[in-house]
Amino acid sequence: MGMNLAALVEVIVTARANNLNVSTHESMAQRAYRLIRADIISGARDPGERLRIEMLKTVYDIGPTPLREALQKLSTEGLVLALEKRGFMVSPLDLDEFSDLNIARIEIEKVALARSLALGDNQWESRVVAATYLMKKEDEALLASGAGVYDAWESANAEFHAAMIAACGSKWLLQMRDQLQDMCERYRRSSISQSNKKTVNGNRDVGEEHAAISDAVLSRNSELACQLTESHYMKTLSRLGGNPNLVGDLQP
Amino acid sequence: MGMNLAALVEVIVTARANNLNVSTHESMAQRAYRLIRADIISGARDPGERLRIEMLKTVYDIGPTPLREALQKLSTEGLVLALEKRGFMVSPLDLDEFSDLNIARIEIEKVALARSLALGDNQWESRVVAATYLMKKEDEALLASGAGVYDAWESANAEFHAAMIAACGSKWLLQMRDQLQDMCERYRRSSISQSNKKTVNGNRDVGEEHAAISDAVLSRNSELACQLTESHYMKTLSRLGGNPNLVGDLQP
DNA sequence: AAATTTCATTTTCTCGACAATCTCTATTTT
DNA sequence: AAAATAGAGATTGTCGAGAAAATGAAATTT
Repeated sequence: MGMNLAALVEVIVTARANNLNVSTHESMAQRAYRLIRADIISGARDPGERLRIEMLKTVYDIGPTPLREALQKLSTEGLVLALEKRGFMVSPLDLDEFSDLNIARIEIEKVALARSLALGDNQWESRVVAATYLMKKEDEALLASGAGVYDAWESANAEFHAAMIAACGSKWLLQMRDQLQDMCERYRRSSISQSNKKTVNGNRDVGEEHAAISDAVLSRNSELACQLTESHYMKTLSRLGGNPNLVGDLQP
Repeated sequence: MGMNLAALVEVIVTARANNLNVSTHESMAQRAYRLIRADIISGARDPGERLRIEMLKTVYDIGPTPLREALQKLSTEGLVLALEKRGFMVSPLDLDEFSDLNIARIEIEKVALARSLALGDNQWESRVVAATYLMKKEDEALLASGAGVYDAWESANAEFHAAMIAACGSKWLLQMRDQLQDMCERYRRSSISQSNKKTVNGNRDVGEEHAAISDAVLSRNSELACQLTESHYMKTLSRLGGNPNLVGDLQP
């Protein structure tokens, strides 16, 4: 290998750091990408906001070159808009765009779900059971508190939906879904900051919805699982004022 | 508007240039992105090849900063791999990866096709008819010549498949599909340069396949159109030695 | 007065330079 | 002889500077 001891230790340290999603020697460009991305998705940066290099330089304490690299990556994803000779801006929010995104997100999720139900093994089932258990606890906590959404609920929710489709057999299908999910997330967050947190979930019993989805998934009822997942996501869309007609089932 | 005459002329010139997909004042970063991307997809750059900045600088006559921006964008797409403190390389080709990509590509294409058939109007139908007409001519020319694939055939083929799903109603669904398509294209091209051009299409009558797809689409037979499209793409996969078991229909 | 032009300021995009890190070969050690 | 080390050379990732272009406000023309 031609690898000395110091290098080996480095490999081990880095491997452990990667497990925690915190690279020890993260490049400035990576760092800029991660931070700006999080700020855009969380809503800390407003849609339509110009992203001037000088401003970003002082805020993140990162030079112009890595900042530009990060912004270019984000523009490929669609979170940032590159404006030929006019710099970058946070992509504006647009309800038609949201409907469009949701169509893609829901359709891809349904495909992945159907595949996952057809291909999933026992280990996958156990992940689903674990995620369902945690989700139930968090849904109950949410209902009991009557307050806004906790970080713990967010991550349980993310894992819940990720677990269902994990066995779909295509890394790329999951990646496409994740990308669209992140874009949608930004719309969801913006609606939370606008509206009163207590009314975020309206009259929905999200716990009920999650339980139904989990049951359908574990009983391998593909048709039902897809339908429930679709309406689950659709409720978010219509709450934000999107046009549900563009999405719904095509063969009634 | 505060816009002088020179600026107005500029706008008009730029608008016309955009129609031709050749921006007049394309930035170096954009240029680098476009050129390197084309070279990777066409196979002009080998999979696994290291992309050293100094080398790229001399080849494309572009400075290091725009080159790095382009490589970062390409790494987001998956065509390039970024190797923490070790620069960039062209993503290696891997048959399992190709199967994975194909699953995603075919599943998304089927979803888009079903939506397109359900939503398409007369104008869409006319686009399908036009694309089918051109495709037939090119397929016949291909069969008659017995030679390799022409650029004209390539673009007719691209438009043929694009037309079918154009009415799916989601820009994002189409974009996801395009991205996966480009990734798959690299695999297809690499197989052409390896094998004899005359045997590229094996015993397939691609013209027949295209005609059948077009018929199913125009008669709005969603089930059949999806099935034909799937097997159409699957034939490419199996010709390249991919594992077809990973893809096929899940409910036999 | 409204529209156009001018011009100073701001901002983007690109380049060359440099420190930190990696790579590869030759040498030393076990 | 095989493995570890050391060091020269090459490469990456980052910064600051500067040319080119956009922006916005004041001056000019219609």
